[in-house]
Amino acid sequence: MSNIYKVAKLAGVSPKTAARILAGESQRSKHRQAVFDAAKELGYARNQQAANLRSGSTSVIGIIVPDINNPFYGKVIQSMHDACLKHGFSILLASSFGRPEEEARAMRTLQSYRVDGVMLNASEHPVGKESLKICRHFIEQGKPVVLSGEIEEKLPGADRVVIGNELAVSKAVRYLQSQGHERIGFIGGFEDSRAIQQRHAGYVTTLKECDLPLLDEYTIYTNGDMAQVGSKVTDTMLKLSKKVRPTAFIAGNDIIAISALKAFDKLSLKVPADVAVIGFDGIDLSEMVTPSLTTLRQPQTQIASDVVQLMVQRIKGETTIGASELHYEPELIIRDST
Amino acid sequence: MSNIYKVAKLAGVSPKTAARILAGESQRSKHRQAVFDAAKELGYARNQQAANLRSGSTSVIGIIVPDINNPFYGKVIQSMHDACLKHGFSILLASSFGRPEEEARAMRTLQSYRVDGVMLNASEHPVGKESLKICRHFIEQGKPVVLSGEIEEKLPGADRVVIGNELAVSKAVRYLQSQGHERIGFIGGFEDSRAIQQRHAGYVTTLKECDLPLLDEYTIYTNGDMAQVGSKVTDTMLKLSKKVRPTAFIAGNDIIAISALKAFDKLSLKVPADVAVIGFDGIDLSEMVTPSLTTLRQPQTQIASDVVQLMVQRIKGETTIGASELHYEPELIIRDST
DNA sequence: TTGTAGGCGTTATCAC
DNA sequence: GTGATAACGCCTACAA
Repeated sequence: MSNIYKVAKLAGVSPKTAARILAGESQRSKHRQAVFDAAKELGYARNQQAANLRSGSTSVIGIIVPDINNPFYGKVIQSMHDACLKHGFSILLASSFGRPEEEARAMRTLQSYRVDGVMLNASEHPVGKESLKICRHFIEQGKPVVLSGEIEEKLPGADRVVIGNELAVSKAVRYLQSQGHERIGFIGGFEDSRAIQQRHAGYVTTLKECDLPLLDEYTIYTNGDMAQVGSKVTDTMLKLSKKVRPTAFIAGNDIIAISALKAFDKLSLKVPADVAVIGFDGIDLSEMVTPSLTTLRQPQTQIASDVVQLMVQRIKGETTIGASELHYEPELIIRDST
Repeated sequence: MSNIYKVAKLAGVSPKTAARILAGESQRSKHRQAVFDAAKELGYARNQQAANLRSGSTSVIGIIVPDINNPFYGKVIQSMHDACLKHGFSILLASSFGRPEEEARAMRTLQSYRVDGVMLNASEHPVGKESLKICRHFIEQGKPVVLSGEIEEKLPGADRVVIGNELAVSKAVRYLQSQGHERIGFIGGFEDSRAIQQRHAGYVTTLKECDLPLLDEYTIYTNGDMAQVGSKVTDTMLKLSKKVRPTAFIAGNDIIAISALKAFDKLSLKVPADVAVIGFDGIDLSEMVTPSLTTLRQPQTQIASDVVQLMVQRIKGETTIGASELHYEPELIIRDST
């Protein structure tokens, strides 16, 4: 592999001169063309790791998500990727698989690559003890940490992204009530996700506030996969008599909502005539399913753009504002499933 | 940030001894515990960039995909990520946005990080000239390059993933014919993607072989987004009389197929009674839409696992077999949309 | 504008 | 098993 010395030698200048020209510092050096020619000739590409090692920063932001395969996180990753690109940063991606020990492994990887900042999406479980420790290391070194999701211990110095999960679901419940629904169910789905639990809390609270019936049977939880959503929903609907069964459901996320649509179709229940469904997240496909899904859309692109901007400002020392909370309220997008 | 010297000093050994113990080389050194304690005490994390710089390898595999947001590539990324993890590798992700110039930028990024190998997903367009050049650099250095998708010039030394696009669509056409369909359409959708063009070629060839009618109007192309699929499909169906319009469509991918389902629903056409639909890719959601989608499933997990295994073997020098082609035939999954 | 010296943190080499 | 020394490729500091 060629390095700056070979380029400099071929161009007949000192390494430093070559480096400066290639870094775009000396705009009108007389050796400019010679250096570029030499670099091209040798197929030179800067060794970013060596540069990082020397300069002490990487221009890389680490991102941890619970599940790369969920289209919602796909959007998160894409949005972060695009936002980083605009600021000349790259992303290093790692998955926590929604498990604390894998999260810790992922954090260690980011740490060993000395990323300049970390965006930790931890909406499925509270941030693990070891991850938390590594986060503190980052913060001590002045490296920004942005946390999206639940946390049990305090993490001073970390920025937070806060999604108004409870309020959003509250909006959904009230909307359903305004449409004449009284018996409203909640489909939690997946893995005791904290985000989904918050959404459930919003559901419970609002039902009480609105004097709507709150039965245990109205909440469906599964700890399995998408297929299980279908069977649990089916069980619930068959178990309850027509007069008691919910006429509307709020789902913990869009994937769960789409699975529920399928279950209702199999039961020959028409959506929204027999039963209404509201999802959460606003993934692209929520618009394309049939019927299109009413959902609580999270402003993913906006969030990513804000988060990256904040991180980059901190990294460059352009801001020293203390840890901030970025609040976002999901928007109720009304479509054909209600 | 602490380094190996500080750890060594605290443990009372030489840097090399500490390094060896932390790298897991000296299993029964008497200083083992002391070194681990010191590392923990100081919150030591190896600087991977320095290690890479010295050792000349990174244990990172670079992945380029056209569109992170498409659930199909989400699955690709996840599968590659998981497979890499098993072999102790990390991934560096970059998006080509389906454009040659962005692909080149992405390749330069991977190159500057000295990744040990590259998996280039280029199914949307042929690999760009500059990317190709960088690929050659990788190959010259003995770094494996795996190409999935189209390529115009030869790239000696690169492994290839070849999906039997034509054959797969051929299977789909013949299956539709066996179900009594004669007028079969093709919905290309997106961006002149090469993969979709191959699938279209399979469609054209097989229609001819089966003596089925092949009209220009039966092929729908858009160069826009998902929404455009819907409007073009609607146009086509309204333009053609009932006796001429297709009774079945093959879509270029599942996302397009799902968009088409939506369009048919809006037209009050029942799927599959009035019109059948077959997708391509087999994304998870294809099973959850209503009606569930008959599709040609690509064995993503298998492909990723094979690709990573091959790359890791090459990187470790465990194989010197010449460039190979990994062939995969999509499987026709019959569901409710046909 | 240009060049020289040195060090970032690690591992390879070669001695013991 | 252990330790001193050099080197990976680059950039910062400083000097010219």
